[in-house]
Amino acid sequence: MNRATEGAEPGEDFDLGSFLPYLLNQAAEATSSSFHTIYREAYGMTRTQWRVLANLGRFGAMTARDICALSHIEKTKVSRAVAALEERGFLTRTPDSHDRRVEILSLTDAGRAAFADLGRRATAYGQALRRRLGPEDTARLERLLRQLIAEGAAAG
Amino acid sequence: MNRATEGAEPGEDFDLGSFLPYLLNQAAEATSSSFHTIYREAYGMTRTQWRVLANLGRFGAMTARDICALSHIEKTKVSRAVAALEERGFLTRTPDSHDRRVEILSLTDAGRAAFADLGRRATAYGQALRRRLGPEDTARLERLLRQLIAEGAAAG
DNA sequence: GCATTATCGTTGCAGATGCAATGAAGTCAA
DNA sequence: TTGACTTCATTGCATCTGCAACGATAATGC
Repeated sequence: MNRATEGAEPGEDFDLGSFLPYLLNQAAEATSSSFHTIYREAYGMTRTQWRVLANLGRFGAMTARDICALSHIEKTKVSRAVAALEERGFLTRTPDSHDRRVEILSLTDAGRAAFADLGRRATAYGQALRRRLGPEDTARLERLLRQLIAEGAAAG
Repeated sequence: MNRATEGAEPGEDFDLGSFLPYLLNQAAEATSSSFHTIYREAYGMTRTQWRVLANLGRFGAMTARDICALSHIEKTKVSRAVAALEERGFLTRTPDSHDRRVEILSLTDAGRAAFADLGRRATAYGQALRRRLGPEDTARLERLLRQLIAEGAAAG
């Protein structure tokens, strides 16, 4: 199967190693995986559950729709993560008097404690990453990632 | 864990919006999702299948183990993607005369055609992303992502 | 040689995910 | 009011995934 047959095949100029979605996925996986074991072993949480908890812990009570908009997590993932977190006693639902379609999601004491614990560990983990990159590169990386996130949402 | 110290909630200093794994996941998702629909609708491929195909198309025939090392995809994902790609006629397996545990994976004509087609579209898609960031920022981003990928593999 | 250990790839199984379809509630206009 | 349409959230189902366990082969040490 030697494709060394010179004859410039179409697509041969596609440089996978510089394909941004591919690099971003690898970097996301590389930086997420070791922290993943932390919340999995300590609280049996999935990545989605941790992210939902983190949004509620960081930004306070809100609806599932708000979490979707804020985090860009798909609504069915959010729905199931919320159900799991509720069942484990990490959050409660409160009806919204103005819109009976939605419920306000708030962390319980246990949820806040879990967020406090994981937040501390996440801060330490994130600082270790930042130290490896250095402050300037960290700031650049954050800016570029936010740009991609914002434009990605806009450009679909 | 009783940190009922009035105002200051525990973990409040954890800044989710600056947590690099979170930003990387969002950026990866934002930049991958629209291209995902392309290979899904055109070839019914999953993301893993596309990535395995892309590695074989870009770097030539190799074993499943090589794909794992190159792409940091887990071996069971690779194994199943290879099985699916083989069943759909995109690749073939050839025994390795020196190591009977492994098989050399090579793209078929159909596999190369699919890679050529998707490679063209990926190139166009990647260039659109680069144009939005500009050449300098694109180069910076690539460098930083490669750094995270390499160190993530080293540091766990 | 022989036993032990490591590597490659696959599979079983439980759980997570994506997508389409659904139900429930809100909005708007005639 | 009615009806058409939109939005929020959940669920059914098929598929994908992660992890541990396994069989087969290779490498290592005695």
